[in-house]
Amino acid sequence: MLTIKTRFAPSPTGDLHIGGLRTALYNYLFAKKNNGKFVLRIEDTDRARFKKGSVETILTGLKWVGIKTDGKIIYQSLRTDIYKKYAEQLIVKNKAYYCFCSAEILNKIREEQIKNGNPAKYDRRCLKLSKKEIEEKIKNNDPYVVRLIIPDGKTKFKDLIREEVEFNNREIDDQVLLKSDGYPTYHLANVVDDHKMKISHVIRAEEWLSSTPKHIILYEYFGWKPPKFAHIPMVLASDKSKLSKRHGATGVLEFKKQGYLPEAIINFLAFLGWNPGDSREIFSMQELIKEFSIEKVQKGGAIFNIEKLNWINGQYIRKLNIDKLTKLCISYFEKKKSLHSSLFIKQIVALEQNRLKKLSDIAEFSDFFFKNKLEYDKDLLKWKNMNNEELKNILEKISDIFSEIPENDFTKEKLEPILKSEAVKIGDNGKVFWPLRVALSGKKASPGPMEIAEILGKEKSVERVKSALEKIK
RNA sequence: GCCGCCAUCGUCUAGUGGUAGGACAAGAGGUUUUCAUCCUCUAAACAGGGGUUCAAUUCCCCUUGGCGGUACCA
Repeated sequence: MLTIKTRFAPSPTGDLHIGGLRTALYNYLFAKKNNGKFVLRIEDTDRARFKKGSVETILTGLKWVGIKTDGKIIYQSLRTDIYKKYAEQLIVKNKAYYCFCSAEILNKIREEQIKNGNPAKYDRRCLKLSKKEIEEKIKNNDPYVVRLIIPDGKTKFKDLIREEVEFNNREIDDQVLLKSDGYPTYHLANVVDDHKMKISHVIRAEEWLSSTPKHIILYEYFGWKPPKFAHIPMVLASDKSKLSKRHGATGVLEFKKQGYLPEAIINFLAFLGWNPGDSREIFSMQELIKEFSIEKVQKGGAIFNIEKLNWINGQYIRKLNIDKLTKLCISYFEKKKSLHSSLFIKQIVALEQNRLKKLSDIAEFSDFFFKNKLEYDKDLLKWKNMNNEELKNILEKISDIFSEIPENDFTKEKLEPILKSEAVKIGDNGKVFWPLRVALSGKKASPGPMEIAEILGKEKSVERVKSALEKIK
C-alpha cells in the first residue's frame, strides 16, 4: 500500500502568506485524512530574495494555527551538492547541457521569438558547442548554467483536481536546472527532493500547473516514478488578481495581530475552494481532517472575502468562554488599563462578546469605560424629537434614583425595575434608555445602559449622568 | 504574442439531461431603547453563440472573459 506523504515547500522570502497557509492546510488535511505524513521543506535556493526571519515566521504561523509537521525540516540551500550531482548525471546522459549565454543574448532571442509569434524559448545555440569549447569556457571561468533538454512530443499527466492535462513539448523551454551561482532552480531541487523524500502527493498552487511537464520529463530522465499532482486554485483579491500586499494584510501573523482566531482562519481557508457537499460551515481542524477530500476541491480561483472571515471569526468568538476570551483580549486594551481589576475587564469582555468580529474591536468598543470625561454632542442625548425640558427632567429623575441605590446594590437587576416603572410613566422606554445610554457611553451605539451602569458602578454612573445634565444646561 | 487552466446570485459555493439550494454581504420586519446577537422574510446567478437530444445550467465545439505560465523567482 502507498504511504501518503505530502509537503509544504515555501520559499523564505517574507511572511507566511495567507494563500500559502491554505496550500499548507490542504496538504496537511490530505495527509492526516489518509494517516500520512506532512513535512516542511524550505526552498531557499534564491539567495537574492531570501529574507531573514521568514523561516521563523513560517514556523510561528503554522504552529499558531495548529498545523504540525512531521520529521525534520529540510533546507534546500544545504543540499546543493546533491542537486549538482543529479544535474551532472543528466549531462552525462545527454539530457542536459551547459549554456554560457548572457542575459542580453537570452532577451534578444526571446524578443525575436515573440515577434514571430512563437513561444519564447531558448534556441539551443549552446547545445552545438563542442566538448573542447565547453572545457575551455569552464576553464576560463565563464559563468554557465545547466539546461534541461526538452524532448519532442507531448507530455500528459493526470491532475487530481483537473483530470487529464496535456502540453505540447514544443511550447516548453529548455529549463535552467543549475544557476551560475551553483544553486539549483526550483524545478531541479523540487523534483530531486520530492523523490528523495518519498513525497506521494504534490499539492501545490495552480501557478505550478504549466511547469509540471518539465517536472514529469525530469522524473522520466531520472527513471523515477512521479508523485500524484493536485493543483489547487489560487486565492484572489476582490479584483480577481493574485492576492498581494497592496490589497491589505496577507501575512498570517498580521491576521493574528488583528484579532482573528486560528480556528476561524483555518475554517475559512478550508472553505476557500472546498466544501463538504452539504450546508455545514463551522468545522474544527479535526472535523476537517475527517471530511476533507481532494476531489471536492474547486477548480476556479476563489476571492478572499474578508466579510465571511469576519463572520466566521465572530462565530468562534461567541463560542469562547469568558475567561479564555478575556485572556485573548487583554493585549488589545491600552497598557494603563491593566491597572483596573481583572473582574472589571472580564465584565467588559462579557458585555461585548457578541459584538466582536475581531478581538481588536474590543479596544474601540469599550473605550468609554476607561475615560474620565466623555466627549459627545449634547444633541445625541435626545431621543427622537425629545425637547430639552423633557430630557433634563428624565436625566434628573435618573440621577435621583441612582443616588438612592446603595453602592453595593448597584446591579442590573436592581436598576432595571426602577427605570422601567419610570419609563412606563413616560410611555416610551427609549425616552429613558437612550439618554441614559448616551450619558454613560457617549456613543450612538453601545451595549445597554443597565449593563454599562452595573460595570461602571454607582459613583461613575452618577457622575456621568450629572455631567450630561451639565451639558444641556 | 504563444501555451495552459477556469467560468452558477456581489462573494464562497450545492446541484441535476426535465430551469437552481445554502452561507456571507444587502434590504425589510420581529426579539418590551441604540448597536450587536438571535429569529422570520425579500431581492440576487447558470457569460454568449452553435450543436447533440423530445429536453441542456448540466454533454461537445466555438467565442468572450478571468486567471496562471512564458526568469540563472519560487
